[in-house]
Amino acid sequence: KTSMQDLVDYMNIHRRSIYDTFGDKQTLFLRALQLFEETTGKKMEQEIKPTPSAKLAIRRLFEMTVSSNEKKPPGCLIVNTAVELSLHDEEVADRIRKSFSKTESFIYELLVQGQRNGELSKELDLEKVAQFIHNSFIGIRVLYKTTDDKEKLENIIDSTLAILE
Amino acid sequence: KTSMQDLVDYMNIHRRSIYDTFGDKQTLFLRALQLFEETTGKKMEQEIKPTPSAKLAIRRLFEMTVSSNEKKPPGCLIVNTAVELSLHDEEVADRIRKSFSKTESFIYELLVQGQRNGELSKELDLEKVAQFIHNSFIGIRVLYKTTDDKEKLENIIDSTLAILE
DNA sequence: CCTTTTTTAGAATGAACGTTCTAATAAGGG
DNA sequence: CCCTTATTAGAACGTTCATTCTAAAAAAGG
Repeated sequence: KTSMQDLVDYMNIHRRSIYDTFGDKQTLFLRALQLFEETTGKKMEQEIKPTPSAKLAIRRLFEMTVSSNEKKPPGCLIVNTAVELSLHDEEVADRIRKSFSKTESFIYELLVQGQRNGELSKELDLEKVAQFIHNSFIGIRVLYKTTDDKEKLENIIDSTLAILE
Repeated sequence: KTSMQDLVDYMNIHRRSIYDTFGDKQTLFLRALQLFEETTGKKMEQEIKPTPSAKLAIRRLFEMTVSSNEKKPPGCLIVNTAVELSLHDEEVADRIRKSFSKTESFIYELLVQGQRNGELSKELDLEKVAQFIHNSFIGIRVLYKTTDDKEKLENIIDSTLAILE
């Protein structure tokens, strides 16, 4: 629902420059999606990965995503795109699958670290746990768009992490 | 991404009849959303509610939603609408919040039944558990649109239900 | 069978949109 | 300072879309 005119108004740049730089709207969107992936990827590496506790790291991952920010609308471009476009555009669907896979792997690595340092039980099947946590992570990014009930969101995070006990 | 022409072609009915019946496209969409809610609501009452085991009932609820059907595209109109429209249309957002609330309550009732008949521990905070399961339920409806990995989906269902142990 | 209502037919309208075009202006590099 | 490249300006083009219109055909009901 963002028209080229919307972009021209918001970016303070001429329509022609956008076309010269990106070619067309679809390509511009793909580049925006890529930028979003890179930006959130860096945030995850820099702000989450160094966290010593796996549980705390995952909690921070969730909280970073559902933290209100006056400047930004609630929700996540990856999840939005998964829902809106993945059935209609195979190129986009492929990017989304890769992005989901990357996030699930990131969670998996956090869990491995936690298991190595004794925080997590050796009994846990980390691949399955990572899939499960990732699914909760997708859910909360949708739910966050419809509610600002912080207590509910915190509880969902708590309950999700409870699988690690 | 469904044009009026798409609807005319698919419904085998004249454009004018649609406008005479529904007024405009927005109203038609709201009626479709309502029909979807009613249909899934009935299915839940008839096919899920009578299940004697709470765990099995919840499992069936999930499986019903992620079961592949040649005729229908994967995904759920409620979740799609939550993502695509709830930030842009307050009337729709309100309907979605009510629908989410109804589903969460349905899960809660299943849990209460399970606790009553001794299947579930009295220690469980059912309100919180219902919120958590509902969030997983939202997540899996998104994930299902991007993957047909049945094993992964089954594992997520198993892991979600594990909170009841 | 006749009248009223419903449905169909397909064109017309007007707005929104993505994209391109002609010109003019500014920036940058040697 | 000159020449090439980038940027801006805003109109123009062609398409798609939701919606409406005139007119005809079909259905319904007493």
